Amino acid sequence: MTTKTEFQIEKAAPIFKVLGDKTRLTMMKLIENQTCCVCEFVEIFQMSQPSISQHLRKLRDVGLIKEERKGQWVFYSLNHESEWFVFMKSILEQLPSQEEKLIELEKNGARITCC
Amino acid sequence: MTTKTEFQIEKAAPIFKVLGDKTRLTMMKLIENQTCCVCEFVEIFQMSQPSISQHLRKLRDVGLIKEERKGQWVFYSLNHESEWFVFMKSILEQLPSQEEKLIELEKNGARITCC
DNA sequence: TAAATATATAACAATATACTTATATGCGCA
DNA sequence: TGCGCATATAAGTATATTGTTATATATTTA
Repeated sequence: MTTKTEFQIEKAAPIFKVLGDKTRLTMMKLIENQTCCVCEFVEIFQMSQPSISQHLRKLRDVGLIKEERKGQWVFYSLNHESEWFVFMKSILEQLPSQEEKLIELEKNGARITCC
Repeated sequence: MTTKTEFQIEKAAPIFKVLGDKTRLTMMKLIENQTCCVCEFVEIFQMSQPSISQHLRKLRDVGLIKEERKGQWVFYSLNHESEWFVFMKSILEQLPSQEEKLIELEKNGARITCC
């Protein structure tokens, strides 16, 4: 008998659905090994702040990420408690690093505002 | 140096998108180890034939499945040539078998019409 | 060749998604 | 308390998605 995890299709489909967006998938990769705050995402994706918030909400609604408020800022990170965490990590491992986006931010000094 | 496969995010997101639908994800699981024809899907999902064809087209458009005509019927199966094949198999392994849907069909004699 | 069957495509309607702008909320600090 | 900044939510709009029905195409068989 294996200890293979088994997901219900009804539950798995919505997970794939939220991952099926370039912005959200990139967000997941960005927080693979660190936390990011909303203002960083806004800078990185050059997208309005509400749009970023809405993407983050979708990821949070299915439990893939969690938020942590630090003063004015809200930091997002992978939710290690999610039943999808191990599965998620195995997917993220197969995606190219997005570090350069954060490095670019630091160069522009945009990361210093909140971190 | 590992032989880890790496997917571009721009290419990966559309794959997740097509998998982010209960019907299509179930279709993928159904053809994990066998081929199915359109009329079988119509019976299984109790959905109109055009709707089934459109779902299959989306899976085919991203290269996840391939079709093979046998007489009047068109059979669909996993596309082993897809760069996503190994990845796809690892996902399907984690989903529960949908065999009972095919067994149900046979019981009803609905599978005999084309197979 | 014509009829019957299986599948694909077209056209359309209902709903969902992903942005936008405007506004509300939450926190830190003068 | 009131202002400024960060974030969330609301409302609206354009577009995408998913189903439907009608129709076209392809194949088999009489």
